[in-house]
Amino acid sequence: MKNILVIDGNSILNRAFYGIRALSTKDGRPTNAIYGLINIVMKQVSALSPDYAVIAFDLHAPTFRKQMYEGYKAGRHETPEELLAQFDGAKACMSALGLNVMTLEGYEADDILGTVSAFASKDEGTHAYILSGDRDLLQLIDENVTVLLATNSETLTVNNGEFEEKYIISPSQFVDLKALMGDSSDNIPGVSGVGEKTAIKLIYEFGSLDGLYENLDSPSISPSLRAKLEKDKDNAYLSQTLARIVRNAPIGKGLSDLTYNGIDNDKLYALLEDFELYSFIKKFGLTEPERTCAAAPTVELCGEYTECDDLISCVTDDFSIEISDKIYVSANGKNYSFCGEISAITPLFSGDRTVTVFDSKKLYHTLWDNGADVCCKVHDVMLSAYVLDSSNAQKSAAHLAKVYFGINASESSPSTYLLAELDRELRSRLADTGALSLLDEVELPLARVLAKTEKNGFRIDVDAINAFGERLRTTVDTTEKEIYTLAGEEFNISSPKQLGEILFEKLSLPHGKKTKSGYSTNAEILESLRDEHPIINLILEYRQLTKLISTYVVGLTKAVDAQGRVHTEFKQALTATGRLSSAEPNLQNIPIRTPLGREMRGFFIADEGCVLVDADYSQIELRLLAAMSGDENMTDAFNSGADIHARTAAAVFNIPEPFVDEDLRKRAKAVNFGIVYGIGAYSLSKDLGISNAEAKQYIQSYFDSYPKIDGYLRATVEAAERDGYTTTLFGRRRYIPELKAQNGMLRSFGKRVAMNSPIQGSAADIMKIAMVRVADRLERELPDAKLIMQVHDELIVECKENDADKARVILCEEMEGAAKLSVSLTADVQVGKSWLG
DNA sequence: ACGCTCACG
DNA sequence: ACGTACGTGAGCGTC
Repeated sequence: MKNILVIDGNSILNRAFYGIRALSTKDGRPTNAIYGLINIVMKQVSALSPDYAVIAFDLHAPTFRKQMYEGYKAGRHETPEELLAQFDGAKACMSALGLNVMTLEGYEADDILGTVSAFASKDEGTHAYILSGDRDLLQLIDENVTVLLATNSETLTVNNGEFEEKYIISPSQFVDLKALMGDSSDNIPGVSGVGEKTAIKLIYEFGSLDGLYENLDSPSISPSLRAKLEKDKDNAYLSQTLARIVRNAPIGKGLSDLTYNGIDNDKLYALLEDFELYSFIKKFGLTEPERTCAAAPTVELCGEYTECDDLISCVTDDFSIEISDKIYVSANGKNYSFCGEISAITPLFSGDRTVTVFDSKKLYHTLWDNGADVCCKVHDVMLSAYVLDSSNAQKSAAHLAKVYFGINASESSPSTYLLAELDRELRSRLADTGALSLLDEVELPLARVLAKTEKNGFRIDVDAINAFGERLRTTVDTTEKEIYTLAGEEFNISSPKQLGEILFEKLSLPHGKKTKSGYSTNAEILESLRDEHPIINLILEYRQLTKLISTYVVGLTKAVDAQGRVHTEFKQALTATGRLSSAEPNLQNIPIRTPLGREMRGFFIADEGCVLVDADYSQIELRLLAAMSGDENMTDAFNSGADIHARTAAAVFNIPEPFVDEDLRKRAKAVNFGIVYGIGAYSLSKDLGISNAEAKQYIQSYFDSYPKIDGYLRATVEAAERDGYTTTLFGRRRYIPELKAQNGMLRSFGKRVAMNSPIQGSAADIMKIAMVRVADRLERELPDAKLIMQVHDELIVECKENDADKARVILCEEMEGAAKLSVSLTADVQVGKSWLG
């Protein structure tokens, strides 16, 4: 028996559209219906393994007569813009999934379904499965035709037996039933005064519409019913015609033309990438399409690709290279694809030439892993684009080509030949913005430093972490039991939903604001409930312990290599401000703020005979604020070595500094932070637990104490509103489109970002400068010492115990000397066997 | 995939 | 009237 799957495209797409929450691509194209359609269709394809597969669509979606979704109001419905926009994409995806997409002028999708399923009705060896959400399709059911009826929650399989069980009559009588009862949603009039119950009874008794009208004088029909039937006889027969699905539409195809073709990897990959439905790529096991020149016909610059055995003799001058599955080289105006081993081309990276790449850090790793080194000059298009505009983060070369050249370079074609062009263009723009030296003297050499830092890794004491983990687990177990006892039942404490129900419904604790999906149960809310119920403390403890176990104990031990070291990956072109980010594992968020969490740092250790030298900038962001605003008061405070938070407290609260207590200092510190983040009275008041008016007072007082800061912040925001971007001291740009938003909240966000970005970004620039200089000096003066970590304002070097003092000096000098400003920079250095000290 | 929560600077 | 501190990444639950 062969299977044929016949799908009602409009019906299923509709259900998907209303059943799946709004999804869209980054550029705002809706995709939820496409997503749902693929899910529903592929579920059936896997279940049935069809030999033939068809999906039919109405040609005129906006006006289609039949309404597929129960929620629609008949006659008033218009297909929403967001759904209309998904039809073409849906059809393309269906085709790429291997289904035959069919439409027919003058006919509805139903008629195509009827016609195609008729192939099965006439052929004993074939069974058709019709997938639709529309009950009208049930009339097509027979021994060889089953309807898979998609409802809101499940897909019902309806065949002959089940239909008769439910409706008493047979599927073929369904049309006659409709002829009598009509269907308002389809504008089928029927016989007025006859509903479902009466209609079923009549069709059951007389077998058909014809049979009924031939026996109108039957005693079982009451006089009043007889009158109604006589009056609307024409309507009944018209309704019968309207309700009957065509089974011989001129589709011009036979069964053999409708073979299920299976998934077209390349087509589907491209579509899913375009619609950003990445989960399917994994689900269907798709692979990135082969990179062939033929795939990039839209790019003029594309030359002939030649296999090249002796690349070295081809490449005489500057070149660009892309190393992925294959190796692509562009040089001397020609493009080559190279099939040999990487080791064969490592000699290319030497001499006077410049090699242009996308992601140079990857190049360093690749060559080092092959026992070679990069000895020539390197240009990196990824870094150039990022320095020019930090929103170019995580973008592909093809994407940049589109942005800067308007070229539609296929994502799946080699872009080597474009790298050199992009490099020229981006460097020229960077020269205009004054950020070329940030690229050449900081980011490019930093890529090498980061590659080395990643390779070095950080040694961890796995046994000690595991012992720590065991300790935590024991505590969690008892905590968990106590929570269950206090709650009076077992539940998933890690589920905010379940926890919220226990706390705020079962235990009736006062709840704060609600989130979209329920009660807010974050630490801040729970803290405020500490005294309300003993369960609260236990839950806070549970949260802390499970966080430590899953993220740090489990997460870190999973990432450790055979030498007992973990190697983070630094993302150099990711953050909006210019900072690095650390991932897999993230070593920039190892606990420190609580005593228990802080113990984790004790497991980050130095190698035998070595120590860790840890240096961190003191208040670098506030110092930058002082320097950039030119405020003399704050500058003097820093340059005279004052305790800035105490000094701020004295000024803001108008008290002599010696009388500032811890509480006032804490408040002043919060104000200092607030200023750096782009101050808002509301947030400050919330942070300090004071009134909005008081917070305003604090801020005013602050601006009075440091008179140039207000003006600086205002000027920064104004410039950003005018130019569309902010700039760091070294020329790094962050564009802030939010400043032009209609939405006031978004605009306020834009303003805070405009105030914060130059400060955070300049601090990031300075740290990067320091890293390059520290790495440089270590290489010359302490070749055994290793830079192993950066945490935004902190650097960690691992070196021989005897070298600790030299390392201390190098770190201190290079960090403090990384920028010459009106405000001095200071770095505090500590030496120890572990990150704890 | 997304929201919530929480770890860091 | 409304509701935000700036910048990140990971794990978990939920859909």
